[in-house]
Amino acid sequence: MTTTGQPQVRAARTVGRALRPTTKALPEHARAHNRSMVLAHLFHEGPSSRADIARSTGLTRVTVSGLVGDLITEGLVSELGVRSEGKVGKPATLVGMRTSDFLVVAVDLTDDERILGAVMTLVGDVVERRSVPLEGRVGEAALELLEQLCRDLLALADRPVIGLGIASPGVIDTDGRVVQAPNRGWYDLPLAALLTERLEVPVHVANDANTRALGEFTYGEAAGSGSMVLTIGEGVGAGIVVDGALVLGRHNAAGEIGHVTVVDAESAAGSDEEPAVCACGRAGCLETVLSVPALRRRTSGLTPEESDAALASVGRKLGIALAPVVSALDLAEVLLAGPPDLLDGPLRETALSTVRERTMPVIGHGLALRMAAMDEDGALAGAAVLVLSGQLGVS
Amino acid sequence: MTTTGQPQVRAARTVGRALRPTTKALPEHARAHNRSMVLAHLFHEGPSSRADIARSTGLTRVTVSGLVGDLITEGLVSELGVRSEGKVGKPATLVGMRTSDFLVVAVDLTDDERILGAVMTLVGDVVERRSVPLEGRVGEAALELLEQLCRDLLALADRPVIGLGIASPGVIDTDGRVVQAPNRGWYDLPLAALLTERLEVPVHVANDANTRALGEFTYGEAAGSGSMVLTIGEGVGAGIVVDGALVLGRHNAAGEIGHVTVVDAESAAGSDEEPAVCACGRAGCLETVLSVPALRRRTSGLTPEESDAALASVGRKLGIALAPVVSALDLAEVLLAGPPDLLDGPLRETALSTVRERTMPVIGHGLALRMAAMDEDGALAGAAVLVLSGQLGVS
DNA sequence: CATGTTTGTTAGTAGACCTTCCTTACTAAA
DNA sequence: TTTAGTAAGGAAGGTCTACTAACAAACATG
Repeated sequence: MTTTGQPQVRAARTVGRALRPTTKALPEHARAHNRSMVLAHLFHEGPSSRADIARSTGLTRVTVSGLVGDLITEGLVSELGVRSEGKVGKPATLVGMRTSDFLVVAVDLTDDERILGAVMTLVGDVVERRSVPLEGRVGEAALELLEQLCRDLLALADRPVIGLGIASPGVIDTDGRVVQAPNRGWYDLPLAALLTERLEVPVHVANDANTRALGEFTYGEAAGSGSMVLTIGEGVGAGIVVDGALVLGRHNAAGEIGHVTVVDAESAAGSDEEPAVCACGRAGCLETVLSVPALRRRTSGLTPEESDAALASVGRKLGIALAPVVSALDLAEVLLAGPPDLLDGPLRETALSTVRERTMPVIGHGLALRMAAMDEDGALAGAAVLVLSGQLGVS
Repeated sequence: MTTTGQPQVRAARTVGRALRPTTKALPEHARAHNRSMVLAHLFHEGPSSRADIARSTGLTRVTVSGLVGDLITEGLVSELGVRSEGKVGKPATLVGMRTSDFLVVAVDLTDDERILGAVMTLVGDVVERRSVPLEGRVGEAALELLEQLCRDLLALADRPVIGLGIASPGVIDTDGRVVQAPNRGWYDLPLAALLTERLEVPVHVANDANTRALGEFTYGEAAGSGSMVLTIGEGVGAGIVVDGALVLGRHNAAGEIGHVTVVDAESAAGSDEEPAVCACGRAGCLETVLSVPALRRRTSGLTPEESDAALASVGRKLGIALAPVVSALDLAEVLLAGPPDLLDGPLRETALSTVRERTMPVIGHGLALRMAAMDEDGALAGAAVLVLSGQLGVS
């Protein structure tokens, strides 16, 4: 590159630094990244030879051997003997992640009635399961109950526990601090740091809807290019993944779609439905029609036909709210997590057709709107993934 | 870490690999990253000492000296003498990016009537400006016109040109291939690769709305935590940045919010407005009420009061469509780019109040909805940023 | 004038990956 | 049985990267 003239230098007109990388990169970061790639390969593909891993990652066999050596030293990976399949050349020595020799403890705080907990293997199999009723406890009392459940679960583990993951409702920041969780009476509570210190185990905390999305992406079949997992329970929340990463938002409140107005006072005046008052203090929120209690209330005592019509009506409202989001993010799919008897019928079908008729063909026609693959343990599995991701870099 | 029992290894239940890192990391990548950090610091903060850069980046002075040395050898950076301000210690030698010794060529294809082009310095100052009328040309003819304009602009440059950036309407993939741009009659056209070869200059292409968003983030004041730049012209498009990165979406069609239905046939039946037919073939799209031609049509011949009411009505429709997006992504701000006489009044105010009344307070109240800081050259400036980002890693 | 501070450089060290070459172990064909 | 070919895994040596430690230069201050 050649240059001419005198150097003239000036700052850009303003200080916008939105997309500027802000953290330095060291060679050891590269090492950690590559280590995670090896571990992720073993996690997703199962036992493999070092040469397999080298081909898959693009690293050389030498480098992979070194990384695998480290992992074996740490005990996370072990050799499994020679591959039986007869091919030419020296037979491969399989190595695999010791997914059943370590455990993860996962806790789900989604439910207002009780705290769910489980001891799981690294592949998400539940080994032990416990739950305790909340009985209206909030704030400090709820925290104590949570801590005791965690202690009980840790005591149940007969193998080393690499970490503890918690799925909590509310706004959680990236450090696992609960900014606000009204239902549990928690405000500005450094939950992850607190429990990490008290339990002497690494603790990771994330929003329950985001956690469920994580579970769906790891164990389910959700597409990373653009997906939204809509969790429908006592409330309505969403976890969104675009371009391979969870969306967090400005105050880590992304996905809080339950309190968007979907029933208008004026347009509903003539029709059969009035906007219902919501727990958030406003009226006509998506949650007032789509939450499980609202759906049960709405359909109870109706004939199947009437019930289907009511569900379709809610599906239409959902579709109207989803259409702008699907368009703006060019989503590949929307997954519904919740009771299939309510969701997987007229509601889902009407929501899909509504989104399709309200968006461009290229967006809407490719869209999938289906039930989430994970059952009610989705949030628990996601909490386990939180630990895998945080402790091992696997996800 | 200790282990117990026999190794038992199994693959995860499925092959979900949404969030798995897929590319290896090498030490040289770290070097490139750090180099970009140094360059970005100089670009945004202006001339600085090596020690300043070290403090800002977290790297040591030694490392920064090495990186700056490389950049000086390449000619991108130069020493500017000692800092005049008298402080204790050895006076600092300032180094700065030679932003005026290199040029960027930027082209904006947003307009249906003509192609805009400019030769700019690295800080976005326009040195030369040219435009050519399209006169209805599409497909190959439009491409030839574009290529000729690029050649003319390159010939006008009296300093080395580091690259050429193009803002085009339509769906553009990350390699600068125009997947589809109906207005220009381009389908599956590898525009960046084609022009890079023909013009012998690095060419970068991106969607015009995304480009404008880039310009706004680099030269304007948009927040990287979550912002949307809504470009309102002959069409309506959006560029969205969440968590510091542009949202691309499944088919690189993110931001195509202009064709979301906002006028319903049934609810409008009683009112004064019928859903208008859109260029996309459907009816009631946002574009049919919010595009500049639609707004001009709607307000022409009205009294100021009537005009304000009409604009407020459009603002309300916009607000209804924005509310779910703002909620789902927890956006910090929405910027409007377009004619201020139409947008920066009742339309903007009503849109903002509508979003606020339809979203949670924590989301809506912190939201800013204001005019974009960049003028009509926004897309050009963004196209220049495309080059800075692509060639220098600066953005 | 002595002292302390800040800058930028030199020299040495540790880590990370690469390429090249070697041994081991197997299949396939003469 | 022998020979050739293929593939896995590891060892040696080289390059690149950034760090720490130590130092000289240049200035402000008491």
